[in-house]
Amino acid sequence: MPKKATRTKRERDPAATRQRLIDATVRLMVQQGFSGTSVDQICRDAGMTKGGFFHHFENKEALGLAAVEWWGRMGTALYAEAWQDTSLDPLKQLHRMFDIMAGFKRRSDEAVVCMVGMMSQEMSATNSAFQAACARELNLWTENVARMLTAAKKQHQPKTKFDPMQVAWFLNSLWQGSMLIGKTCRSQELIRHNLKLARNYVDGLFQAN
Amino acid sequence: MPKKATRTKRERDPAATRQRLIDATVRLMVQQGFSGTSVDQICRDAGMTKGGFFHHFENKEALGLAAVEWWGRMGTALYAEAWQDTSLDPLKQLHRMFDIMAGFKRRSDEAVVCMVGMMSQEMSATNSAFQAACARELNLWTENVARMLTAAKKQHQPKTKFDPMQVAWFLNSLWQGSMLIGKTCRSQELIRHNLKLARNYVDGLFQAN
DNA sequence: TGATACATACCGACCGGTTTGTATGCCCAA
DNA sequence: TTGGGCATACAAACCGGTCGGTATGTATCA
Repeated sequence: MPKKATRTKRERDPAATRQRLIDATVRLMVQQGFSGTSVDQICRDAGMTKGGFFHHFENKEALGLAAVEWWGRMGTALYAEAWQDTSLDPLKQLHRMFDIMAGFKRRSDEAVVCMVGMMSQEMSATNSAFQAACARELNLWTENVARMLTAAKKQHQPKTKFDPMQVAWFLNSLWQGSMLIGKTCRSQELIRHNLKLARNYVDGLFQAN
Repeated sequence: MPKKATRTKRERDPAATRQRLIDATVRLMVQQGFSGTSVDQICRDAGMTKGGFFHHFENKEALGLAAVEWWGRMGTALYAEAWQDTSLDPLKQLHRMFDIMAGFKRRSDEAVVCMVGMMSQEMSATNSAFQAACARELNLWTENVARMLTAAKKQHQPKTKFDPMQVAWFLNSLWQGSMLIGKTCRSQELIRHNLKLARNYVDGLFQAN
């Protein structure tokens, strides 16, 4: 009997391995930041060794950038339900987005955080690659919100003049700041309140219908 | 001949030395974060050696906490003009505060940043001393703003019901997020716009007079 | 078909340099 | 002369990154 073909098959799946490294990176860096997380630690967490790691990524920075990019893609996917349903009244789209954001709370002991916001604070002043990557993600979010606001202006009477892009940046800033403070003050209630006020603010831009 | 009454001396001034260390820490950590800044670097920047440093501070963490505290005191002093002039209409106090915030822009190549916000993002998930210190500073700001909002409610007809504390947290979040995004997107214009919208928001809470 | 050659995935020891922190002693003011 | 302010020298751990090697999959061709 010839050797069984493919016994047990040693899980040789580079794409999955790469993703495991990214997952571990996100998990750790969202807690400890970039400088606070070592490559050894990431490897341990991903069940991988340093040698293997450097086969997949040129250096630690490349991994960090990949993690930021992945975070952005994941975020976009989470918002997709609200952003992409163009059949919906744009104001309702925004409402749904706020609901999604309010639902981000995970286990009660875990803060709602944004890796992009964290990397922004830690890295963007000294590392222009991170700065650019984070700026790209922040822009993406803002442009989506601005698009909905612009659409809303066409369907509803704005109560006063406003620039959708400016308001979108306003909301993005509020959101990033909410997560920052919510984490530090250990209050997810704060985030909910801020989201409620933001929702009222957006509604207040338009005539009551 | 007794020694000349000590002049030219080698500036033996421990309080000033300590402050030099704190100044250097703020300068560096506001750029590179806590983990990204080494004690050696701080000592070099402060014109001091490691031995001297550890005479003044128990460890790096203690220095970081002292720097956060100092940042808070400095901030409070900067806002004092707006916060402490109780003869002023509280709404005018808030306006003056927004003006102060808008004036924080330094040289055009330097972003407006907040050390408390940065340390919040980097440290508060893993280091409870930092978390507590940052939370304290954030609370202080919020309470001052809430105080003015409460006073404003008494002197002006609020257009709708609102909780001063909630609105104050809203404004604090917006402010922290504005600095975060302003830094990463390299736009101080964004901060100005956000402050203008915030000002309008606050004004909108009250009846036009 | 199956031997050979090569490419890819991964391992783990190791390197030079940097990190925080300590041990110790000099110097100057009171 | 004594003690606090500061410098020098050093320790021990840790860092990002390299390197030689091995295991595994795939293309090639007799």
